[in-house]
Amino acid sequence: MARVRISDVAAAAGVSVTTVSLVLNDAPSRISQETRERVRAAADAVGYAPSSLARGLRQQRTNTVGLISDQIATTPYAGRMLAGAQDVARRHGQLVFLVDTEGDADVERAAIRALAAQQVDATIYASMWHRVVRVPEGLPRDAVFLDCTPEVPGFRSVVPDDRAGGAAAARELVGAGHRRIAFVNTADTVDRPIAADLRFEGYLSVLAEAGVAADPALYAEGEVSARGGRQAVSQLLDLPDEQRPTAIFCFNDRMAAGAYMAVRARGLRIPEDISIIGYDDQQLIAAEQDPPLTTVALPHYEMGRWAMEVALGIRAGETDATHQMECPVIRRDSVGPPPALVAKPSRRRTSHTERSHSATPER
Amino acid sequence: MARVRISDVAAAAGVSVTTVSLVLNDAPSRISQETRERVRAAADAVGYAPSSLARGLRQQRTNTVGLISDQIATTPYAGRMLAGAQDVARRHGQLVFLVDTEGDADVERAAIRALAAQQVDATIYASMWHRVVRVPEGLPRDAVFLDCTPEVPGFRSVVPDDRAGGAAAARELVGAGHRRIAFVNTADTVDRPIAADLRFEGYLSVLAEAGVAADPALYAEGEVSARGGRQAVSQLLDLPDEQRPTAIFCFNDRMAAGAYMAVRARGLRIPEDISIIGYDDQQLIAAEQDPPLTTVALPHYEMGRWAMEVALGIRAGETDATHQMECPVIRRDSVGPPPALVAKPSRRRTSHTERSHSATPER
DNA sequence: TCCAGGTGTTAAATCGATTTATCACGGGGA
DNA sequence: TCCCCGTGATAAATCGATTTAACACCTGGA
Repeated sequence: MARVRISDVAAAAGVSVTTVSLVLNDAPSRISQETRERVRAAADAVGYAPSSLARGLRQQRTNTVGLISDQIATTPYAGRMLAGAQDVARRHGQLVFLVDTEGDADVERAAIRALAAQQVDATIYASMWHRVVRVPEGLPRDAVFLDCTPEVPGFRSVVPDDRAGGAAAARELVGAGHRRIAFVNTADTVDRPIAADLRFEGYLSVLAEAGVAADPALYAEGEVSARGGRQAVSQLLDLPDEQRPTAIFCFNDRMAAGAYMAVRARGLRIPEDISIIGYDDQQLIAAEQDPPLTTVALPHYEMGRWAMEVALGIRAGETDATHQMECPVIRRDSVGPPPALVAKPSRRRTSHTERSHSATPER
Repeated sequence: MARVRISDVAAAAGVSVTTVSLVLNDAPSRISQETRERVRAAADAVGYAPSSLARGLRQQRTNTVGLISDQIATTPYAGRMLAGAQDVARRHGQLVFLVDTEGDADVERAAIRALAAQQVDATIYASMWHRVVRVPEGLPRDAVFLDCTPEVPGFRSVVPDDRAGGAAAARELVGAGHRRIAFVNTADTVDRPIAADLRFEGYLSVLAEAGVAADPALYAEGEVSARGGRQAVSQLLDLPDEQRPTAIFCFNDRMAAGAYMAVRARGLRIPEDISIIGYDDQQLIAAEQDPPLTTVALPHYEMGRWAMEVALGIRAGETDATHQMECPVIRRDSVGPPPALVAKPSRRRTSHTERSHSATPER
């Protein structure tokens, strides 16, 4: 069965194609009510669906968005970003072209050309982790950067507020009464994530604000993995008792999982002996630890939404600035008061088992 | 700057648009070599890129593929599927429309209509986990099902061979010398994954083939999560010594992570006292366990490739059958010989630390 | 009777390519 | 000289919509 064209509808309704077009698009015109109904009836009698191609060609507007990303598909993080962007697009009748460049510059160039050839109405350039990216040549000036900051200014972008997130995590620990709070950072030096420094800065600012001196001995680095976290935390636990941290803020959940291992290996308990907080809120890690890991969530879904809304011109206000998005603390069971404050009445802590196991962020 | 049209190239080269079109598309014609070069030079002098819209309209061929999925973006699994599909598409000059329906039937219908309006050349319908799906009305007959089996026959589809995968896992344990091998399954009853039964069948077949009687006591179920796995495995470990399993095959890696917890809680060691094998090869779980988890990989990337290749008509042979794809065992360090076989020479096993930590599937 | 003005509808141009059918020209054979 | 044929290039139709400008008809007032 061949495609149903607008002329078929016109024939069925006994009118011209102009009339059909005007009616179906609710264009301002003087078509009588009776004719309108006849056209509409004919249209769905023959099962008419206008060709987006033809319409796009004529209108120079395609209702499609291009989403270019370095590895969005291969990382567990960024699916949520995609989902957020997708969601907004769908609600506004847009279809999205997804291109995964796998970080290859040639592929990237080709993708940009292909999307231009398709005359996408908007372009989003996404990274799977927060970093500074070179602006690929040929990228439209109105492209929106998602989870990355363009090297040159003048573009709109949305990134997580990792500094505030780092502060929030530290505040969580300070608030629980901790004073000796270690920071376990990534040792990555090439292509180092901005987040590494930002989270650390946030942590430092909260320590300062709480009047706690930052102890260089309470800083450790490791490779971003459970093993790296384990090694780094092992070092920290080797410190003499009075210097040993009572809480550890890990760069991310993978390293936090390693922290669990190191802590367990010493026969210490979480959070009774040591509190741990992670970052990223990776469901498969954080929620599945024993006890479930308190962590800071990256607002991937929200960033995806934001980027698409800006790209489609729905958020009129935000023009060209970089938007920073809040990273909420997800409270689970790995943070408690430091042992000193609890040890006194020997066995009197309220049970920790009944805390929230859900991953719902607080607002 | 307005779009560069083919007529601009024609003007620049001093020829007709027909000539330009024929030259740039390498169409069989009698254009002289000299003219060809002139046209090509003019084309990239003015920076011409043909409009995919116009070309698509004329040719009734768009070089785009629609990929509809229930939640592909929100699950960590399926990113690899997307990557595989994407990869093939890119290599063949196709652009892919990604639509995430979030399982909503209305959204699905709308997506199918929108993709039809865009005149996509091919359609892939993907699920994030292996199951039987209802065929949405309006889906083109030549659509390819990815990681799911359509309720009605006549469609092409690709799924993991979970039966063979289950067998491979069991064989891994039998091969290591185990005889008391437990199976920890999902307790899911609503919308139960086909994989649950298939993996179990595979396991049973290997037991039979090895002459080992299946012991109903060695079957347990739980919710699909670390907690569920932990509870189920705890039960198994409660069995009297001579009946207790020496190896446990878990429905997936999340449950296997729970198994680790249960085993550790008893003060037992992996794999010295108990071997564990998982399924899915979720990097964030399997590779990060201590010791790293031996598991069976779902060939998501390969399935994605296959689906796209079939959709684009690159794989001519495979016409309408369901294709089952091999699930390779990923050997890490959680499987060893049963304690009885090892205990004798007290301390003589070769170190397990130097085994492959890489996730490369063997071929 | 003629024209102005309003109402309902449509013919034709357009978007930017591809593709079919045709044209112009020159050389060689009868 | 005339015709045929091969070579090189192009005019025009087409894909399926939207949109502009115009047409036909009717009513009422001068």
